[in-house]
Amino acid sequence: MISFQEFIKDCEKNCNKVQRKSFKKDEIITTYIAKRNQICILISGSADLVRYDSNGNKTIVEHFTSNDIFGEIFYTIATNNELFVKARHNSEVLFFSYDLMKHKCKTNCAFHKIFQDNLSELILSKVTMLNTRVELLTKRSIRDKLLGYFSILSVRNFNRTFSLPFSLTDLADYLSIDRSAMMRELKYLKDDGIIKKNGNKITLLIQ
Amino acid sequence: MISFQEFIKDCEKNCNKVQRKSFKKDEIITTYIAKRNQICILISGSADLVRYDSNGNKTIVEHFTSNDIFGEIFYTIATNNELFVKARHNSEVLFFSYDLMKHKCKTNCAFHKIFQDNLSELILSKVTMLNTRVELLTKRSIRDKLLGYFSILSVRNFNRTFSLPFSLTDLADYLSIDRSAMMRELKYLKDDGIIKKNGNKITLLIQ
DNA sequence: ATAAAAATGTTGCAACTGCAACTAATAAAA
DNA sequence: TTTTATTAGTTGCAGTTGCAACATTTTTAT
Repeated sequence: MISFQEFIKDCEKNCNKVQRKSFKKDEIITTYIAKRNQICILISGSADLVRYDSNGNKTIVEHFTSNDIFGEIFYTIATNNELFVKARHNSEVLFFSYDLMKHKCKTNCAFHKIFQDNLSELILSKVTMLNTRVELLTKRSIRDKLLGYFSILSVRNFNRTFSLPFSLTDLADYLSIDRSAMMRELKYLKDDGIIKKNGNKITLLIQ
Repeated sequence: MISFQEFIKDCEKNCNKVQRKSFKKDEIITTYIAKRNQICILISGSADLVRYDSNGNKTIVEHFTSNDIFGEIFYTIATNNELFVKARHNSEVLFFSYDLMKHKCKTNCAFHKIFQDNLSELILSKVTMLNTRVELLTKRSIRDKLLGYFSILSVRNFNRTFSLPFSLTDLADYLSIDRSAMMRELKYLKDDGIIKKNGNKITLLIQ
């Protein structure tokens, strides 16, 4: 899998069906509109999949970092909600067409072959990410959502102390909760000695 | 894709690496414990992926009907939560090992080939399902969750009137909300003339 | 057929969460 | 460097949701 990820980074050298583009902070990387069956892979930087619903509520549907995969192919747009991916930091992104990659390249290039062999694995990583997301969102209280998310970050970082990947405002949009209510709960968590907070650095003090 | 689904149903004739089993209502189809990389396909019937968290809250993580795919391979178990799939009706299920299916069959059987060719598509259907799930769960109120779910069922059924696939008690566990609060909201929706309800048959009256 | 269990339906009340409206602090732009 | 915009942090209040504790109906088991 690692070797595939390394390989991916050199993909334009391997296949002319792939495009690499750079994005500055806050630029829109792609908008989910038509069914272009686009697949994107984030090479470097970070980005968010953002949705605005009909009530104007913003949701950060997913947060992407290096090697994460996204694109229309993963999202059948049932509603009229606006859906786009926005760069959080300067980012580099690869663009493929799923349909083109699914079928053999005319030139029978090695890239196509390797991509096809690893496609399932790539999509499976997405499934895992989404399951984690569902697990967070099904938690019944703001406190449990926060602690659940902190626990994930703590495990990923091999450390009880970790940085939030985005601002507190965006954290609320990610957990699908009101920002002020979240701030209040963060205070309670501090008061109860469950977390320590210093800017966007959090430390889990229990368990 | 249809032909693949049809093909799948005859799979034991095609490959001895596949098992078909029948389950009675309420039987446990599989438990997500070890990383056996199991993939299951529901041939007939219906089933739920159920999770109990440390607070004893039950969540119906997913609801499966014919041709849906599930299994440990899709779920990296990060927490100690109990996770299992339970038959809602009498069901028939195919079991594969992802690892066995990934690699060529010793006998080079046709089933393996077709399975591999369609694996990505199969997993993509899972991603779509999960995205729909996330969209529901990020809705901010009980009313919006109910209407969002009803809208999905209405579209799937090509009809403003449809049956709920499970009991109201389970619907609450699926939407991750309190049952009595949900019942109250259902009453308000009726009072406001937004839905009509007759047992587990719902009709959307607006839009 | 009858008892037991599960699901539905209801309600008061308390707790939690969202909303609005601020101030303070920090970051970005002119 | 100063202004402007964004983010963080607070709080009162109202509305929503969860909890508990029922009664009623339906389903399942004996």
